[in-house]
Amino acid sequence: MSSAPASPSKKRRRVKSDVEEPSTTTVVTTATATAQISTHHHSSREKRRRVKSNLEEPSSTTTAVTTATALETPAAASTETPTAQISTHHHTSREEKLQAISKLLRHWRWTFGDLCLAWLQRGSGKRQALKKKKSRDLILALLKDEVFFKMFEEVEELHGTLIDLVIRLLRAELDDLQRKTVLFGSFNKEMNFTDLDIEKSRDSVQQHAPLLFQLVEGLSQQSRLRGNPRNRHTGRIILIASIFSLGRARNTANCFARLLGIHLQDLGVKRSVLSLLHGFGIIDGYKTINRQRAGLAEPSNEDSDNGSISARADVGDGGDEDKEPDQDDV
DNA sequence: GATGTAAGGGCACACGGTTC
DNA sequence: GAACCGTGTGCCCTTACATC
Repeated sequence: MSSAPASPSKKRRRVKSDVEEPSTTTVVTTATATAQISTHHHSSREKRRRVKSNLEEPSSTTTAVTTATALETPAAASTETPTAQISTHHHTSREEKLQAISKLLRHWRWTFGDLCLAWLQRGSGKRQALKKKKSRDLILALLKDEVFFKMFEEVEELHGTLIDLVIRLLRAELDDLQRKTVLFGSFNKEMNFTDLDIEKSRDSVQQHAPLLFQLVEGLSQQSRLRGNPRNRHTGRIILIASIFSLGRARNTANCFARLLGIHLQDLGVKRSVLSLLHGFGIIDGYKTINRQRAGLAEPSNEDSDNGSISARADVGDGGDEDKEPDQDDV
């Protein structure tokens, strides 16, 4: 095997040494593999299929041979192709590399999307992890580009897909919040609304639902910032998280809503107001609150007999849920 | 998917305060 | 004092949810 042409791996190493940037190396390798295709006038789909099949077998010697042959095809050899330009110039600037790649794409009648697709497909098959990494790098790089970012605003087809993604992430966060915090879980009759620590609850939302937190903070940011905002409405995120949670799981994520409802009724808020707030999804229904209060009246006597247990207002991690109520948490 | 439970909705009735 | 209005409560049925 020593007389065989340079193996693909050696060839890749050599190309890499010629072109310093890894991404450009990939382009050159891809470009080399596709040079032969452009000479055979296949359809675009066929081209990509063949490119993919070539790229998926980087270790086969045939690939190396055909690649080398491709560079010697009449079409490629007739004029100096952009491929040759890249591989023969040892020290090219970034701009020159981009121009050479641009020439290549025009030469093959490829779009930038075709190039990206071929680049991503190099990681398919046995190398899904690589493909994921490439996809992530590509998306992150594109999102940093202002023009591309603006495209997200303009292309309506993208909005629904992005919203679906955000909803999935937010629902997962709400699920996390429900499982790992007391305040956003099922109602705990040992808790009292007046003992809630708003700041601590807010931190808890930030910890377990960072995307929701970021979303609410971003959307509710003052339209005209003048120095430090005077009123930060720290409880806003708690109420919004509670509304979402109650909508998701009214039986098992109703703690805050019910505490608030009971508290408002204790303050003398009338049925019509409670019903109105219930209509907005802020608190439980009037009847539910009444039932709960009736239920609370009986056990509260038992509690007083057993020694008063202070209300739990900690909304910390789920690990705290098993511990005995601690007054320090209030 | 079946099942038990809790919550919600609709309705009716009683009670108290206000208005005419 | 009658009529009206708002509130509180109870009953029954349906629906939604959690659990197995």
